[in-house]
Amino acid sequence: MNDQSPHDPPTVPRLGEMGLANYAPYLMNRIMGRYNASLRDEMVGLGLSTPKMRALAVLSVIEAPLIRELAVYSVVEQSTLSRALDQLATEGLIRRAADAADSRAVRVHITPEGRAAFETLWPRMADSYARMFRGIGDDERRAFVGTLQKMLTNIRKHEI
Amino acid sequence: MNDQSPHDPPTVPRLGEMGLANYAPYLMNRIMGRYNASLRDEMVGLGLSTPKMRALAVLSVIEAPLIRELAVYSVVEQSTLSRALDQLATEGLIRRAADAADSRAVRVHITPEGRAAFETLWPRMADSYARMFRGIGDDERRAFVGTLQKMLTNIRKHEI
DNA sequence: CAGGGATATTTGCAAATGCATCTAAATCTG
DNA sequence: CAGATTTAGATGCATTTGCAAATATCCCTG
Repeated sequence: MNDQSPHDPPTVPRLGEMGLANYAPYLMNRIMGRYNASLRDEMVGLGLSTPKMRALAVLSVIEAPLIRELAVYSVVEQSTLSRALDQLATEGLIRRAADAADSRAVRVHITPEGRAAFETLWPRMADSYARMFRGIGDDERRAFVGTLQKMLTNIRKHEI
Repeated sequence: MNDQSPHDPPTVPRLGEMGLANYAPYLMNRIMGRYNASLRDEMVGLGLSTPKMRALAVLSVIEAPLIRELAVYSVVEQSTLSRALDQLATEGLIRRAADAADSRAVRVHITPEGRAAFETLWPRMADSYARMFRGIGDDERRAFVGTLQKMLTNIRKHEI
């Protein structure tokens, strides 16, 4: 079944040869699809959509980003994020503030209420995380994360 | 800053302590967000949405699955998939056929035209894949995929 | 420093999505 | 084996999404 003579340039392997179960993007989509769906199901009870949850999570870690930065970190379209921020602001979980240096730009601040909301949702995220890595040792996890970091560098468009 | 006395049970680590860049689900969402977006941009020219592209990819590898199985493999909601299959059928890329044993069930067959369509889009997927793993050796990639397989087993809901 | 892009964000609107529901068929239960 | 329950898939409908356009501001160039 090998139709390649010894000195041909390497051809693109076929998906069928590799098999779905060895194709990393497929596995990653499967895993994140389930991870995100199960998290989303838990969040509806708290009145949080995926964009809102992600924005809060990022804001718990990154101080007063611009909206376009927050969109990159949150992996949410900027227009979708803009509307999610409307809701979060109405609920008092974040606050928009004009940037000092650039009056077009808006920085997003998490409020104490927002931080408290994240504290209640974080354990659920941590549970999903723990479940995901069940039976996977520290060394293996560290190596895995190291590879992910390389991949993000390879694939990302923005410098952030 | 360590407020934990020596004999407390371990608490859940905080996202801020770990940092986004070490939090695997974050990295995986970032990576797949970009991977899927760039693939989607390439596919619009071919008249393929993400659900249609994924269904075709899975069908190139898995023979005549049930629609609900295809939904799991494709990581697409079943109702969304149902409509994507309508389009693919209209375009002659797939064919729905009643299951022999269960007349509620529908099996999805890829047509020769569908296979040809996948052959034209596969090189783009392969390019994205290659780019993603640029600078990552075979051993590291194999270890990475091995970890992904464990994670999928940990997190999946269905046996498939 | 005026004019022409470029950039940050919001918003209008059409398309896509997904939940809930519907129909049909299979399976279970007393 | 009749009726109740579950399962497969399609579809109505309200919500969400994301592209494109609008607005406001900034920056570069001559």
